[in-house]
Amino acid sequence: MNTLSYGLLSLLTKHSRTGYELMQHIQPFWQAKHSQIYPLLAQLEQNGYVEFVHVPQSDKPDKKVYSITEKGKEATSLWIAEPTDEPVMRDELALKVYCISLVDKEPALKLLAERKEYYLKKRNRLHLLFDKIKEESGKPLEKLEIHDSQFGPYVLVQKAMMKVDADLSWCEWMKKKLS
Amino acid sequence: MNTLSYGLLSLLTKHSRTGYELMQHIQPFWQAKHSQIYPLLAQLEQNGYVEFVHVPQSDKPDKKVYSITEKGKEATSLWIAEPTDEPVMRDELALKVYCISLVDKEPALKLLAERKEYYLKKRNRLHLLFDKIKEESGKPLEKLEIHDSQFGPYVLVQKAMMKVDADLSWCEWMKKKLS
DNA sequence: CGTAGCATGTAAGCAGTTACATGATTAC
DNA sequence: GTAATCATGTAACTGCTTACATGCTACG
Repeated sequence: MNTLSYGLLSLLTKHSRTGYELMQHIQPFWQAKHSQIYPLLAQLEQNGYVEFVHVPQSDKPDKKVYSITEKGKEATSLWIAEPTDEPVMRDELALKVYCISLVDKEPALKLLAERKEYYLKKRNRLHLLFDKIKEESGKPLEKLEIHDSQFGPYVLVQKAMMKVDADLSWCEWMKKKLS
Repeated sequence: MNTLSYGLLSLLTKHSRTGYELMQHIQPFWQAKHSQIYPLLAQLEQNGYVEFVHVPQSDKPDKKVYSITEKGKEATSLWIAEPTDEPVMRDELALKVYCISLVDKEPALKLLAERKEYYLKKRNRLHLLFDKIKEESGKPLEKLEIHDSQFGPYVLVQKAMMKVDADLSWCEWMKKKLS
């Protein structure tokens, strides 16, 4: 059981999903390709943490809808209390910025503008997630409390939002520094 | 040539360092173990991007001091202008937070307190980096400009600092939410 | 007397990416 | 027509972590 496996179980505690949906929903918080997720799901199923039903579709390809089992829920609760790995951050831009004095202002500004656009897109996606959570919970976000099912998703998106805002502020700060 | 290899070259544009020092200095921005760095350095040396001198020491183990070559500097400049990989973020805490409604307030607060301590330590280390940069440049940080050697390190530490401050703010926000 | 820091390296294994493989539908 | 979305899977490869290996000095 690696971290991503627990991450998949974590998503499945809210409701059943296909491997494809899991891949999409874990993206903002843990980048994983389908080629990593499908084998892990098969493994989770073999160990009794999840189960699936085969759903044939006519217009789209057939799908497997996975649900978490009791055993899976127990394992997930235990995992939360276990020591947490430190976050891992790998940002090529950071490595480039270290030796930015090698280039002139124009290429440096280009680098920044590209990254700013990436953060703005990410920010938009997070806003959509806020909207979805509001819909699903039927409450204003501020009213959500720990045992509400949507509390976790809400505070997680808030975490991502605060971080992306910090990143955008840095981009603005840098732009001023460079001009 | 992978991203970490360019990262090592990036550090070597400032001054010569040993593999051990490279490992320590790249830590805050790209987590890499010595077992990954040493083979990459050997490879960079074989391809003429870096060279080293063997420095015998009596009290400590002998060391290899690596310097970047002209070829290495050229490659590094070209790399900056190439498309930049999107940042990768893997935070187990984020996955746990998603299903935090499974547990009670106490374990949730414990999780948060542990992470807050981690961020505070990181923040202290970044402050030390600011001090080092100030010393090395001999200027107030705000006076640094793009072609100053210490401009890159300065704005990079600023980036990390703004991010860690956002993370700490989230921890505080969460603590209020949970009490 | 044990632990941390300095300093380098290799080997085995796990995690993650890229590429291969298929195939229908919808939107531009 | 060509790209994107839905949907699953495997194979080969690269990247990264953990463990093995050595050995001296300084600190508590």
